[in-house]
Amino acid sequence: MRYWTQVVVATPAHSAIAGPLTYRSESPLSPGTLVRVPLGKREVLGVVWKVLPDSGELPEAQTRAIASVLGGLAPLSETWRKLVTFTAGYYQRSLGEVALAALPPQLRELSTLQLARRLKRAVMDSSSPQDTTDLIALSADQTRVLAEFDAENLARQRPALLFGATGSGKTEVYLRAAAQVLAQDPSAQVLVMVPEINLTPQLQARFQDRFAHLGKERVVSLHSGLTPAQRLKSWLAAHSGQARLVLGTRMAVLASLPHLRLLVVDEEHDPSFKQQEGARYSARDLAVYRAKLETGEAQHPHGACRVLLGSATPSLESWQATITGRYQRLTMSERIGADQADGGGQGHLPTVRRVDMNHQPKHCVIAPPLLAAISERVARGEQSLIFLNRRGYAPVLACHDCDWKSDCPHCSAYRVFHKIDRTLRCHHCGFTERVPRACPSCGNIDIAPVGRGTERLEEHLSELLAGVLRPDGTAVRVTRIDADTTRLKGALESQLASVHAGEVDVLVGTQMIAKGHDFRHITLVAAVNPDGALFSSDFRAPERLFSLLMQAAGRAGRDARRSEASEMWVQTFHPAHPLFAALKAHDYPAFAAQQLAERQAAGLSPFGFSALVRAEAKTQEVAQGFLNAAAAAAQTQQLADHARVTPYPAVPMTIQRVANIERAQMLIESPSRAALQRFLAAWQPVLFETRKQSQFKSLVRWAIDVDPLAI
DNA sequence: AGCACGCCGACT
DNA sequence: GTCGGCGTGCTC
Repeated sequence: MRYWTQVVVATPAHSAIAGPLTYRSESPLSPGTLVRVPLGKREVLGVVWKVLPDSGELPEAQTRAIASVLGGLAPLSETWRKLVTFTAGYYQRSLGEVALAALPPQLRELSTLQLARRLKRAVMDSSSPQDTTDLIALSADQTRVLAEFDAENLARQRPALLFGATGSGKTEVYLRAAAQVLAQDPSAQVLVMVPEINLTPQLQARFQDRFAHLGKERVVSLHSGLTPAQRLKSWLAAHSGQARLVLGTRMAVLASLPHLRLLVVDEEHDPSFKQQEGARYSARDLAVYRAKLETGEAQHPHGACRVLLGSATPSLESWQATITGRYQRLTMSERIGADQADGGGQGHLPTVRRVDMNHQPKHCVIAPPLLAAISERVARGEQSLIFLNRRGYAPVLACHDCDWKSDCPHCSAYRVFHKIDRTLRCHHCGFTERVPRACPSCGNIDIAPVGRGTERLEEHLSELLAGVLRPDGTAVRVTRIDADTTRLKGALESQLASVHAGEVDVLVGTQMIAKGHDFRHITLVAAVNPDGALFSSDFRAPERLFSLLMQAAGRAGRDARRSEASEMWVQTFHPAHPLFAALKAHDYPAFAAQQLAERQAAGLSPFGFSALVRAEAKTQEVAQGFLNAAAAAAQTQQLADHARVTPYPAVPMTIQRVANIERAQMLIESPSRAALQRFLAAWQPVLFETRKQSQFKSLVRWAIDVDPLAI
């Protein structure tokens, strides 16, 4: 008997191969089996999708035989294949691209023999059955929230959103929920996703520590920071069911987890859960979908697969879902003192102070009252954290005589002045040059930095605080943490360690220090210039700013003994803005209500749905022309649901040229997610056809971004 | 994406 | 006369 076997292989969305390819096999292979197949002149990894008996319809010459089967590996489950199918369909990518991207890269290179050797090496560990972890007592909030989560388990099994302030103990809730699932069912697996694993080594240690009794091979991590060999090892552990708990970044949502029973998405609002290249999926949204899929598909003896999202400032999409009742809302309002183990009392949220910059000296960077507050902290031996979301010394260098500015020759952006190595660096294409001695345009020596980045702020603060002494009479120490100071491996860790050790009084940095780091001795946090996001054309900018400021505020006063005196300072020209009012009251629900009202009125997410089509070409005309022509063709051809979607004219992207490539985008809106989906699916072939037209020859690439984060 | 084939400039 | 530039085109 001969079988026609449909196999998916890694082919990008814009290649002519969209669906599975048909190969011959002598035996019927189960769907989900990993195989190596000839493709052109090479041999590639593929996944068996479907097997048909010999129908005689396909000419022998058109099919080739499957080269080998990766034995020893269980086929990927039907649930996994359904998840991949959904992801490919929803985000408008090919099946093969999504399926193969979900597998560890090393699996593609390994021969069948090498894999067999690798599998043999993975020895089973012995797990001690006894859980001997000493558990600290839960707060009343934590106990109640876990009970609510459990009660839901018996009833409707909706996704749950854990809404709790920084320091309210969300992590402990995740740990307990995971522990319960793992204890109930000896084969159950739990997936915990975090935005960036590098920023959360503490979390990793905490999970590994708590579940140490399961055996050390049972808790694995899965993220891009791993070496290819480590990643393969973790993936195999997850796929075989040996790993009981997987801690990972967004990529982990597509891992093979045959006994998945609980998905946790920590900091679910974080933009990094949205993949920004290739298949642009939202790992948070897929987590919710996957939980539903796993519940429906598997025959779990212990019930459903649950999903638990958590955040102090949830995404407005998730928050709205708790208002309509689609998600269960679990609220924790009290803040636990960071020293809860010592029986410490409840921590306090910092007092928020708005500095009205309209009433401060002209052009001052740090308002006098803020400077005084920082000085006081230094004198008391306390630490301050100063935020500025712009690295480098100055965002632009300009000539006073002519109108020369430090443009990047390859991008439509300014090159940023980095004083430390006297370079002008483009943050978009990386083009770097030495700072010119004189204006390249008119020869004037008087070229000066305009505006301020973290580097300049650090310098400025050192000058302003020069006379201030620490309690032991030594001079103040100002330091900076941003992408530039942490470029080297381990630099971030060592810099953080020096902050923890109290070797720093004033820490200047970008948003990278707002996330997750548990600074104990910081009693003042200041945002120097957050106004930019208030009137941004990006409708999600206020949401991101609020979240960032709340997170920053959470850095202050984690130590209960000092928390009462801790403060969050915000310098703004718009002190009455509702965003800052909500921040002052630590009132996320009020902020969300105001934002949701605006979005509902404008038909924006979560009340409307959108997709962006981006095009890149040598010229702006070709990029825009391609998009407009494809949209016009959709109209002419009366595509599915074209009447229920609104395509806007193509426009240049905010940074319209990067590395000498012109970029344009087209926004597609619809009040219906399903209508938008059907339209995009029907439109994809039209985009293909349009690209073939000779006037669009110079088009470099195009891609669809469904549910884009920024517009 | 790879990896071909395929036609035009500077080297042994 | 060949080596090689990267422009189109296909992969079951």
